[in-house]
Amino acid sequence: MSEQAEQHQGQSAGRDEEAVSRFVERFAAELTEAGMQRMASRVFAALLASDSGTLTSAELAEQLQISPAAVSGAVRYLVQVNMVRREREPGTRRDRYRLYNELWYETLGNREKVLTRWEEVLREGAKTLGPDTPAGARVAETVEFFEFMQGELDVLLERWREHRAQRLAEES
Amino acid sequence: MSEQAEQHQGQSAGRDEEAVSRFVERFAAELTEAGMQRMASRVFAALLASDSGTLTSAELAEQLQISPAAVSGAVRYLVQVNMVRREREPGTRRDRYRLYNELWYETLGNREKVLTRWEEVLREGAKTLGPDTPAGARVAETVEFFEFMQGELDVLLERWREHRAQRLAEES
DNA sequence: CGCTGCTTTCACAAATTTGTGAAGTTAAGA
DNA sequence: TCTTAACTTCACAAATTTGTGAAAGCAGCG
Repeated sequence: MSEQAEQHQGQSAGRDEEAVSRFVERFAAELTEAGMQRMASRVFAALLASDSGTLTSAELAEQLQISPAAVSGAVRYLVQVNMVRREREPGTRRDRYRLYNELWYETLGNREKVLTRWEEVLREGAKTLGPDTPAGARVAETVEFFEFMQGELDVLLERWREHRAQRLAEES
Repeated sequence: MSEQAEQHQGQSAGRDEEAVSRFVERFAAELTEAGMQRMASRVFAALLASDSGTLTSAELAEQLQISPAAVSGAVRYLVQVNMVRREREPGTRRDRYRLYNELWYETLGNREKVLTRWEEVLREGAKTLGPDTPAGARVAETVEFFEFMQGELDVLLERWREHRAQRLAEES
C-alpha cells in the first residue's frame, strides 16, 4: 500500500502495516477468546490501532479482507454494546465508525449491566434454595459480593482517572 | 425424584428440584453468554446449587440429562481454569467434583492471567505503533490501565474479605 | 424526481462447535 | 491376576455459528 493511501486512512506515514496487522490480529484473538464475536473483535482491534480512532466501512473491509456484510454485522454488535459509534461523514454517503470512547477500556466497566443481570438471577436463586441451606447461603453471599464490587468499581475508576491526570501533569 | 434420592445427593430434603433446575439453567445461560462453554456452565451452576458443593459424574449426567462424555469434557475445562477440582471418593472408583473454592467468585480475579496476556500483546502493539503516534499513545495508556487495575483488584479483594468478616461478626 | 453509490438485509453454503455412542483405559476389589 | 465399575477418548452426526453474494433499502446530489 502506498504512503498516500495510508495518509488517506489517517495513519502515520511509513508505519509498518504488516506489523500493525499482526498486532490487530493478535489482540483480536484475545478478545475473541474472551467471548467476543470474531469479526467484532477484528473490527474493534483495527479501530484501536488506527491513529484517528475512526475508519470507514470500506477501509475496514479492505484492511481485514472481509465483505461489507461482515463489517455491517460486526459494527451492529459493537454499537449495541457501546464500544463503537457510527458517524455520517458530512457531505458524503459514507459512514465512519469511531471508538465510542477514546478511553475505551472504561467500557469494560459497562459490564455493570451484566453484573446487574447476574445479581437478579442469583438473588432469585438464593430465595429458591432457601437461606437456611448451604447452597442458599453460598448463592446469597455471591450476591453480596457482586453488590460490593458494583460499588467499588466506580470508586476504582475514579481513582484511575486521578492517577492518570497526575501522570499527565508530571509529563508536561 | 424421591426424598431418599435427594438425600443421596446431599441436598436438603424437600427442596423444589424443579425450581432449582430453573435457577441452574438460568445462571448457566448467563455464564454461557459471558463466553463459557455451555456444558461447563451447566455443570458449574449445578455444583453451585448443590448443598455440599460436590457432585459425582453420574449425578451430574442424570441431573443435567447429558452423557458421561459431556460431563467429562465440561469438567476437564473447569478443572483447567481452576473453578472445580476433582476428588477421588475413598474406597470407591467414583470421582467427586467440587467447587474449587467455596468463595468461587474470587476465581473471577484469576482473570489476572488473562489480563497479563492482554498486557503483553498491548505492550508489544504500542511499541509497533510508536509512542509518538496517536494510536501508539492510546494503546500505551491501555497498558497502564491494566497495570493499575491488576494492582487494585488485589486490594479490592482484601477489602471484600474484611467487609465479609465484619458482616459475619455482626450476624452472630 | 430519479440516478448513483454506500450500507444493510436475507438466504444459503461453509466452517466450526457441540454432544453422543462406543471403544479404550484405569484402578478397586476379589 | 481377573473382573468390572467408572471415567476418558475418539470418530462422527447434529446443530449452531459465521461470512458471503446478491438483492433491497436509503440518502445525497444533480
